[in-house]
Amino acid sequence: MIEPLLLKLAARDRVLEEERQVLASSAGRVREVGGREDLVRPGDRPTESCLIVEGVAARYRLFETGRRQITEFHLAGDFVDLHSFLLKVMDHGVVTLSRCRVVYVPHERLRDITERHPHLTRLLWLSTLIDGAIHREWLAGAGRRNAASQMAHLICELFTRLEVVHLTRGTAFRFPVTQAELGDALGLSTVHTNRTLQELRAEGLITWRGDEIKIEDLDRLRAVAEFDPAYLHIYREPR
Amino acid sequence: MIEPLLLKLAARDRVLEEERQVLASSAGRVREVGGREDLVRPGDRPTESCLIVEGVAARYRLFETGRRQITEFHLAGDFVDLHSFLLKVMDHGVVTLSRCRVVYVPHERLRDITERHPHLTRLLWLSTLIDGAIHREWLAGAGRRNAASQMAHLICELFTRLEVVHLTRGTAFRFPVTQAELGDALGLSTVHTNRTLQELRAEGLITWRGDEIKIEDLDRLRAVAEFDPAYLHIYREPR
DNA sequence: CGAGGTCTTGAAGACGATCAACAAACGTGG
DNA sequence: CCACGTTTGTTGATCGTCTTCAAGACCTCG
Repeated sequence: MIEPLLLKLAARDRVLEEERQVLASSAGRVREVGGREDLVRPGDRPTESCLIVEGVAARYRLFETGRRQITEFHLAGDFVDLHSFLLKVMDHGVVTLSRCRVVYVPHERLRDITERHPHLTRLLWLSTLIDGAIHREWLAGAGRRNAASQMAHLICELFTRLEVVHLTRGTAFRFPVTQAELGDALGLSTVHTNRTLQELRAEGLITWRGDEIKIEDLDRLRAVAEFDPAYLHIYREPR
Repeated sequence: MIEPLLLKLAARDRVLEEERQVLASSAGRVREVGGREDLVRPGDRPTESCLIVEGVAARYRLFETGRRQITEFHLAGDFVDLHSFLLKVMDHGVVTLSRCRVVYVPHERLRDITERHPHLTRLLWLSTLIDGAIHREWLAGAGRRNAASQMAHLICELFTRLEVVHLTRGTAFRFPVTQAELGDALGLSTVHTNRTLQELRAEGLITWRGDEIKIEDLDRLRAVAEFDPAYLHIYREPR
């Protein structure tokens, strides 16, 4: 059940068999969630953290005017609200974008891990640091990239992250979001999101039909995006 | 030396005397750094983490074109590159904006803390989670707020964070950055940064002379910013 | 087959960028 | 303590990117 998480962690450091057991035995109830359902809402005080096994979700912040900014996309293996274990009160929400299978890990079990498994604790901490690095990268994009470059960057990021959990086929992958949701992530209007997508398609960089994104020219897409995967910290090293 | 850090942590949870000792004894060399000097550069592999005791610094990401995006301002008490302890290779830089006094904590000492002081580990982890929350809030602003609202939000945030470390006088505080740097943080051009500042001044919301920001109407500034301090998680609670 | 959601297109307008020039403040050396 | 050079702040004009509004095409699913 927690294999995708193990793949993610193992891409950054060795994970001992004992640690795998600890994680596996920490997993509590499993739930199948439909698309567009809240996993956690702003203001919630969860007593368990939610791990995505399958599907796509988004972390978002809502404004009074109804505008929404998605601050991160979450994929299989992402411990989406590990944060709530220490932050206690959610300052943002997490919503599923597609049907998802999620596992809940009670906060008590996470606490046990911090008390008894320092190395595993560091790995979980690391995974939240990588979320932070992703936020920084998006922030840099929002402030200093144009729409096409930002979109290209997002596609490169998704591809790289999905590779880690073995969810790519060649340079193609499934990514079930609407253009409106994509716009909420890039800080663009739906109309401009659509036009930007067309631009990338016209350039022969990608195709995007239904749920399926195919990168047609990875090198040029990376160049347009100024994509450097360093911020994802995908290298095995003692942590 | 590490009092500002203790103030920050103590605003979120009780910090035991023993834990204070551990932190204090982890502090290594102290350094006085001038303004506009790099504390860490992208690509660095630090063996110690840097804590700001006094002054202002900025976390930034550089683009090939020379553009820069500041992703967070760092104040007294901020453990600016605690991240490097687990990320290992820096994916961004940290530069001082004013003269700073900084303390270095060797990674070995941080590792010891994770091995022997679970609660203190959780507090340090928490402080990096709050950095992440700040990133999300900025990202939401960059995507969905206009320039004036973003600027107002930043001022509210700085005020709130500086209160925690006792660096405000009434609604005024020192914040030594140029408008160009401010623009790099908000994702605006220098010219537009200037005009936006004038707008806030003309509205009677703030005055900003030299290094000194004074909030003239906190309620209205908060309203313009849609500022809700929840994301800073300033409440004492067992973590 | 119809209805709601999603995608696409056009036109007008706003917000912020860029370019250029000048004023004010600051710091440094004489 | 003043003179001068450099950095920072300010203003005006023009241009481009992205938003907003509106409407129509397409698609999917009951």
